Amino acid sequence: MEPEAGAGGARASRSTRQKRALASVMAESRRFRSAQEIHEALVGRGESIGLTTVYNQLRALAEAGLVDTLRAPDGEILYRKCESNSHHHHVRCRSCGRTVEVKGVAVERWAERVAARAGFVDVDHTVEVVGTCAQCAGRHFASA
Amino acid sequence: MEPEAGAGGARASRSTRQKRALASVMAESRRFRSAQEIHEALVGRGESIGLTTVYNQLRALAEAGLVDTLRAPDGEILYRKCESNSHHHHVRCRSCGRTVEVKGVAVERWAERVAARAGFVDVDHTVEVVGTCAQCAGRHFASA
DNA sequence: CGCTTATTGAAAATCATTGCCAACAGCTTA
DNA sequence: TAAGCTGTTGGCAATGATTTTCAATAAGCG
Repeated sequence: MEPEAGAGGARASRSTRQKRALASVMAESRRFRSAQEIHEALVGRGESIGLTTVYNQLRALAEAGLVDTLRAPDGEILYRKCESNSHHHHVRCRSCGRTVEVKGVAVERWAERVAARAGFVDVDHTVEVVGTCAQCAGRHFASA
Repeated sequence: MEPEAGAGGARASRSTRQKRALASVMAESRRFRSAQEIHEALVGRGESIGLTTVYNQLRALAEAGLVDTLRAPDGEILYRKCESNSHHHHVRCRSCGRTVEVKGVAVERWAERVAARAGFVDVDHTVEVVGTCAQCAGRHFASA
């Protein structure tokens, strides 16, 4: 259920210790992490927070568009704080997981164009670019 | 483990009733289906085949690049027979699930470019375009 | 302060997918 | 055609992320 503004007025969202802690931990890292990892980070920092709460909040934040989500190859959902409000995509290192945000005006237009050509409207898209970052590539050469 | 061509020679892949049935069912539809749906189709057609086998084979086919895979929003893996060997992407209708294959030379280049700019090598990418197809859009207007 | 209700979170439930492994069946060779 | 080797099958248990349940807790309001 979505909190809807009924006759009685919009229900307020409450500020809790857990929400604040989560927001804080999310702000600390630029990398995509699983709910479990985020929970561990919270606990390791001394916070007392349930895994369920982390899941609930992350989902809520994702629905609100405040965090980006991503599917790991094994299906896990990865979360990361969204820094820019504008539409963007990610380039992720398959080795170390580091991600870089990139603008993609070109893809936006491409997606719009091919979809329109196929008769689709109200188009949305998902783009994921994975590669090996410079550092990892170098490390790889050294050991190979 | 991958079947590797060792000193004893490459191990042959055997043609079984199940593999043939699966291939046949996969060839029947152009739409992405879950392993469970595919299994149901097989059973409903009178074939006797285990769900585990369907999973195994689909995974093998996917790894061999003979079927395209896709993640449903809820994490399920969807499979579809790959028709063209060349790299391509999909435009999918969020309402009826119909998919259209599109070439994407423009995106390929874009992905390569932005990744390279960020210092990444050995770049790969995933693109998903979703929209509402002409038919569904029309139906929507009619009922709204 | 007291009340309403959003939020929390432990535990159980869900469910797609994988692991296990003994029985089975292609294919090859005798 | 028969025997053997080994790829394949498939029922069932295991895995593990995510969701649901729901009673206890606590934020924010008057």
